[in-house]
Amino acid sequence: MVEISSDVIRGYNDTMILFILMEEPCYGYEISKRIRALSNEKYIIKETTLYSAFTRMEKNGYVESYSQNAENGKKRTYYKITESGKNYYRDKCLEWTLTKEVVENFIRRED
Amino acid sequence: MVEISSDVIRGYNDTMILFILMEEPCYGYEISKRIRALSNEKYIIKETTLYSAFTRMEKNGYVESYSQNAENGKKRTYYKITESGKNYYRDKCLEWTLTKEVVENFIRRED
DNA sequence: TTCAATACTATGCCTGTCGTAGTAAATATA
DNA sequence: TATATTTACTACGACAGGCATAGTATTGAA
Repeated sequence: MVEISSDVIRGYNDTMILFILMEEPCYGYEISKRIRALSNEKYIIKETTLYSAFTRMEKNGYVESYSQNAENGKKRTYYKITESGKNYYRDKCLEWTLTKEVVENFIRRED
Repeated sequence: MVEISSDVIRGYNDTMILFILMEEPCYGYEISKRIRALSNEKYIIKETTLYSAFTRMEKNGYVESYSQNAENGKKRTYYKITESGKNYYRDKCLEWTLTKEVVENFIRRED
């Protein structure tokens, strides 16, 4: 079974999270489920990776957090993307395109 | 200017090096020039990254090294890919395909 | 009532990348 | 002929993201 290595995905976890936050504010657990779904169950982000990404991105000004009680009464921390975060996300998308172009020159497909 | 971040390429430096070694044994300086050329000058691997990759890959059994004097009399360390290295390279190619599929679900192109 | 799901926080290790620095021979340039 | 550049590395240590492990606490299902 081929698995996604963390070295490859490193640096794109933030992008995945921001992609979801581009739609609407969201909280950790829900984001993790959406990433799993959007990747067709192929990628499951680790909890610690996710929450440390929040901390980092809030420090960098890419997201802002606020507490909100859910219907069930549980407390959740929601994250909202900032303008700076949106720019960062767009840059990462451009970077991805370039990276893909570069890496593909070194990949040999066996047919 | 969009640049390739080391976090993205992390874990694919080995693959790029092995791609070149799939053709024929080669040495550090030449490999670095070939990576630069094959990426259309878009990616320049750092010297320390390159040489530490050799050490790691030799330890993992993906490459073997031997000394050889060049025409100019300079001593060079050549690296040769092993069978295990070839398998590793093939696995990384499959992994790349999967990773690409996953990441692309989170990339929004602006047209 | 016990287990699974929800929703996190804390701590510290691991590993690849990279900055900085240094060595040394060969070749090009002035 | 002196100097700069290219070639061809080695050594060392810092950094940062990912992750394993562990723990807390509430809600809802079996």
